[in-house]
Amino acid sequence: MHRWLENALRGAIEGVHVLAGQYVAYDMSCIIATFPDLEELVWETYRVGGVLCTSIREKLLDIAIGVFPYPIDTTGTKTKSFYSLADIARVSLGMTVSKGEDTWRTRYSELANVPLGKWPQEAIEYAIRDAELVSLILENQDERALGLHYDMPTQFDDVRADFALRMMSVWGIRVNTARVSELWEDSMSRLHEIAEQLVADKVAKRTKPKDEPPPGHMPMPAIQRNMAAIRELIEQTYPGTPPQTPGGKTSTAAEVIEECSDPVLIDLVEFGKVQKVASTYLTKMFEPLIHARFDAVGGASDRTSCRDPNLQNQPNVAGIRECFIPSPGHVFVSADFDSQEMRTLAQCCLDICGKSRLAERYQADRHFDPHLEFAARLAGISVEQAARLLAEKNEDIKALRQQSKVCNFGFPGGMGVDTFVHYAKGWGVEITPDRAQELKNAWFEQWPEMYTYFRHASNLVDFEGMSGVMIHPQSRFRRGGCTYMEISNGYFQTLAAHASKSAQFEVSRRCYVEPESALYGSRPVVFVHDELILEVPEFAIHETGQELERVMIEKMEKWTPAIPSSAEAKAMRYWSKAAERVVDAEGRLTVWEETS
DNA sequence: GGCATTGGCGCC
DNA sequence: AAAGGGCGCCAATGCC
Repeated sequence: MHRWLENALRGAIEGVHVLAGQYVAYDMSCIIATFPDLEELVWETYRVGGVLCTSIREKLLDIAIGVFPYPIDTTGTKTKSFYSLADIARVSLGMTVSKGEDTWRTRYSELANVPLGKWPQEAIEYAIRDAELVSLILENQDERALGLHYDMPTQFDDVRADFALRMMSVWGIRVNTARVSELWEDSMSRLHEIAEQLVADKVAKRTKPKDEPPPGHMPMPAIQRNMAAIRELIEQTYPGTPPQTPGGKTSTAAEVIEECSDPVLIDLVEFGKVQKVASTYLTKMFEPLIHARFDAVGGASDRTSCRDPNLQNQPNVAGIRECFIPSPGHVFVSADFDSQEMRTLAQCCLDICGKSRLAERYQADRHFDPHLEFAARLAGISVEQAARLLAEKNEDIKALRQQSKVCNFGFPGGMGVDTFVHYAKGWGVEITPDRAQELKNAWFEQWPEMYTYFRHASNLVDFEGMSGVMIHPQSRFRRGGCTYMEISNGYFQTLAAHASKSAQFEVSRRCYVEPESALYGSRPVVFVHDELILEVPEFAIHETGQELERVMIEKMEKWTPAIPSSAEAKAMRYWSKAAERVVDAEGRLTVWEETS
């Protein structure tokens, strides 16, 4: 087995063949677990592009024609597919394949020490059929790709990311469970207090408990909200007519409720917030080592996703992130791309419009701050003056920079003025619709290329009727069935996704199998779109941080060749959004310590 | 009781 | 002409 695998890997590295499978990252991680001496060969096979994954290819094809994640099967029915081998066989080949637990799929460990000659016939047949299916699907995918004139150019990058993310998942991330317990108990006492009040106020009733509490801990109060009563209360106390949901019902969003200033409703909002944190996040954190699962092609934009639990949407407040800790003897070193989507937008504008002021500004200064530059325009002062005021912590320029930032985040996606007012509120920026219009006008003057950018997006949609096809100028990644806004967003979001994934793979590769690298021996533990967190031996913080920045920038600039990039490393003893970059007197990266 | 949808909210 | 997008997960609710 070992010899056969070694030859298979070497053959793929030499280009004699490629290795293909359904979710190959799983198989490859198992190979490494079983034969650690093959690890270098596995990484090298990925590096040279010797691996194909039917699941990823299927997603890319579905994205290209705009049906992801609900493909149309061979009978013409729109189905929800999870891109398992059985799903793909059913949807694309029209074959019925059982994937239940009654099959051998998950039972081969029973045969670990059984010689092949003594394997049950069904176990052998299942394995052979599995390989045959992969082969049939590959062929079918090639035919469909040919029909689209689309060779899935990002598939190797996606497959590499899939593997690196799988390795991250296997490694896991550690949790300070004592701290989780404290947070849980605090939350539960508060929830019980509010629950009692809500029941007395008749906006909720007691129900039977649903889930077992974590062992040795207080249970979650078992109540059910009376949404009809709550909507009625909102309608009575909201100043004016309360906003409605698309379904036509009165919105019960926290933002709406806060306008009511009714004590019962305020309790309800607090209950909701505490309950959300406890049930969504804390319940998953009683394990000392968590293996969240990442999906390399989680969305139609080629972004990743994460689940069980989702480490990509951990709350910034409430001390949740702070429960994640490195292995003993290690610290976290994290780095994120500076204004990643502004830079990918600049590259896209250059590619699509031919000219971009945003691009020119980045080309003039790698550390260009697009938010400050636009704030200076809004203030009617020079950028130098604005920078000086900001350094002096001038409140006016800080507020304008915040407004500017919201513009730069919202408007590139095609956001309208009314939505912008609402969106800005979420960023703590209160503005009138008139001011929003003023900002939007000024924003177009700031980045004049955006007129052309939006016209291009609009043309793509109009020519096709209701939906358009986005073909990325840098990657040739194709996404069909797009609305105007999906295209406006898609260009820069997708390019950022490509860049982050490439960086994530290369950083991981060096961590695992590149002894010459300062990253060697460190382990990636979290990936959050534009941010990478590693656990690093405490003595190696500075060198690791430096190389992490270098590799991220180098990989990013492969996707934004006309735009310089920037990434900054920080070191911390636990995951925290509050952490800052700290350097000692010699300019060496050191651990941030909280000073409260 | 199980399943799917809606509304809402956490993050980038 | 005008139009934020991308996720995962939870509670409530509607449907079978």
